[in-house]
Amino acid sequence: MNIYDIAKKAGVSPATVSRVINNKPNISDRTYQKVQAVLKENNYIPNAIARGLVSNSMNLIGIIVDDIRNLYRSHIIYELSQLLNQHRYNTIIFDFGNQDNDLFNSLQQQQLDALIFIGSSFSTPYVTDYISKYYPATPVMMFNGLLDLPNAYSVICDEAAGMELIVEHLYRTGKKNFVYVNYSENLASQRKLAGFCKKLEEYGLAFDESRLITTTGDFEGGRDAAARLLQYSIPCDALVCGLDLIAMGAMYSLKYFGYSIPGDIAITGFDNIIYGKLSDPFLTSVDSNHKEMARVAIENLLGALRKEEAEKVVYVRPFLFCGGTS
Amino acid sequence: MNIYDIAKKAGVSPATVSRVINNKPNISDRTYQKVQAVLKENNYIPNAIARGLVSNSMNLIGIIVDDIRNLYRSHIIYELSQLLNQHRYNTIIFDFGNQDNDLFNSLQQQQLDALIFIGSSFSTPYVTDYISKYYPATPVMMFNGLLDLPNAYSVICDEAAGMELIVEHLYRTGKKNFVYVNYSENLASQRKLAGFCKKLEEYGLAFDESRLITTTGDFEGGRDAAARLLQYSIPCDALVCGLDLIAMGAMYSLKYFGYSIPGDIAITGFDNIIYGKLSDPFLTSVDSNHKEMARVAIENLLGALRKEEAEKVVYVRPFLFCGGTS
DNA sequence: CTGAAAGCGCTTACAG
DNA sequence: CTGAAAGCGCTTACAG
Repeated sequence: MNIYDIAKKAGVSPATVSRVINNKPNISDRTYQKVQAVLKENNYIPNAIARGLVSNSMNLIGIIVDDIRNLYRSHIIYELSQLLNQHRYNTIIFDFGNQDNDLFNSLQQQQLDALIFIGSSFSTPYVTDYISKYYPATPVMMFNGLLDLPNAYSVICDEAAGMELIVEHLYRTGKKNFVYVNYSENLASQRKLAGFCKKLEEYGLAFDESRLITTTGDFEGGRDAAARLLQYSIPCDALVCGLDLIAMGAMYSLKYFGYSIPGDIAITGFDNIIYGKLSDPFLTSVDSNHKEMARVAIENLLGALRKEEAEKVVYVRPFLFCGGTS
Repeated sequence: MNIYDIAKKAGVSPATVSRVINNKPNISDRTYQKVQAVLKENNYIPNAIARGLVSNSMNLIGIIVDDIRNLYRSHIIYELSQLLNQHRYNTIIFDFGNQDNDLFNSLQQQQLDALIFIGSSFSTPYVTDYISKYYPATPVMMFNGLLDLPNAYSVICDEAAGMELIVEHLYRTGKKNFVYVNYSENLASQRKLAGFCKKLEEYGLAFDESRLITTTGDFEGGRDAAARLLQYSIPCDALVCGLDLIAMGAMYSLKYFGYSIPGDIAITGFDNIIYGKLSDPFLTSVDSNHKEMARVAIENLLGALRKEEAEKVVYVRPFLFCGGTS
């Protein structure tokens, strides 16, 4: 059932049917009613591909992500999708978690109006080359990443500022012996550590390698960090963790060994996601303000799609979520 | 830059360019090389919409879900997407979490080869009507749901069997006083409760309303359940929870009040997701075997797409994950 | 207010 | 082995 069939049944031309479907002006009421009736009667839905061919757009935006199962990332995707939906865009998710699927081959199967990359893992020369070669005119939004290309835009969480908020807060509550738990060497964690160090220096507090614990970015990593903290008897009254999950693991172990939180040791996380709510009191954390980040990202991306000038790189300030673990 | 431009530059017809792009046989090596060179030189990518119009498919499958931020659901989506990718399908996610976006309007913007609904919340007369009206010939897979339509297929976790495994396991460890924590009235939770009751009866164990606690399906709900358990002094040595998150909350509170787990009270969850790993020992739970469910779902959906006979409703047996809380 | 015709960018029989 | 032509299902100037 296509537009010609409808036209025939209604006794009009396909052009007229098209006008009715798209609510174009200058249709006689009589014709309009007649066509509408035939449309309903046949449960007609216009072929989206044919429409897309004319407008050269499927109203589709690709979101490229490393692993959608990560809670923080699924929250970001949710926000981005909802905002795009409000502007009549659909989103197609390319999950690059599994290395053996060819992301770029997959991309080429669709005609995408714009691309959104989530996470700094896509800020690579390979991606830069690929985009400049095959998508030189497609607006690209790097969410928490950078890409040095005329068609690329960024919205980035200012993690350093977030860590400064944490240190400031802990310092004001009288904490002096800071230990930092790191989990990766990616850009985000580097920014976090940098903010942490900067603020410590500002307060004239000591920090060296002996106060830096590096582990995995999960609950186990937190337990591991706590174990090493105790094993090496590192003096510590404030344990600053790079991720909520790490903080939860560390807290779990420290409580087990009889430490009072935050009395003996204050603990903080980063991201302020649900993991930090699986305790009483809640975990003190930095909220990256991902809703605001998503809002800015979509606003700028839509601007770029309308060929307007948009800010190339925006840093969004996170805020402190003050739980009871500090 | 379209296929005509390439054809002109290569001095051949568009048909020949098309043959090269699609690796069709019967091309002279000379022509092939010449066209390939022009293709590379211009970083040509065929227009996916135009291709789609010919084949009447964008190789796109729509996944409709209530809220992608839910950890269990994001895991399911991950599995489904990866499997579909292997078969050259892309997936577009329609998140119906926000009621004020019009799901079905959104659907019609794309030409979808198949639809996958995740969760029993889509097993409604409204969806049935809509599908039978507008997508009578599109294969529809209900993941953990049912839809009585000739083009609809189901893969469902046999939650009742899962709960039976739990009860059997607890009974064998000597537990006698079972309390059940429910969280919803949806089909899945009904099946869970039914399995629980059935097995209890089989063992001749008592169960009545006084041993059923209904609360919310989150960590707070678990804490609430524990509080009520203590407040009403319900005799209990086995607390069976409908979800992992509930179990974690209950465990948190019971530990706080000095109960030994599983010595005094055994605790079990359902879904076997990461929440249950945020403790030591891990939470005993039922693994719905979502990987296997996804495998079967995609296998049957692909079968339906190839117009083969496929099983209409498949129940997948979950298995017990035996942690240390039981 | 309405219709005939061209065009969107491909692919695919068909003919040679 | 290659090309001319038709067709996929719409929309959109253009003409009337």
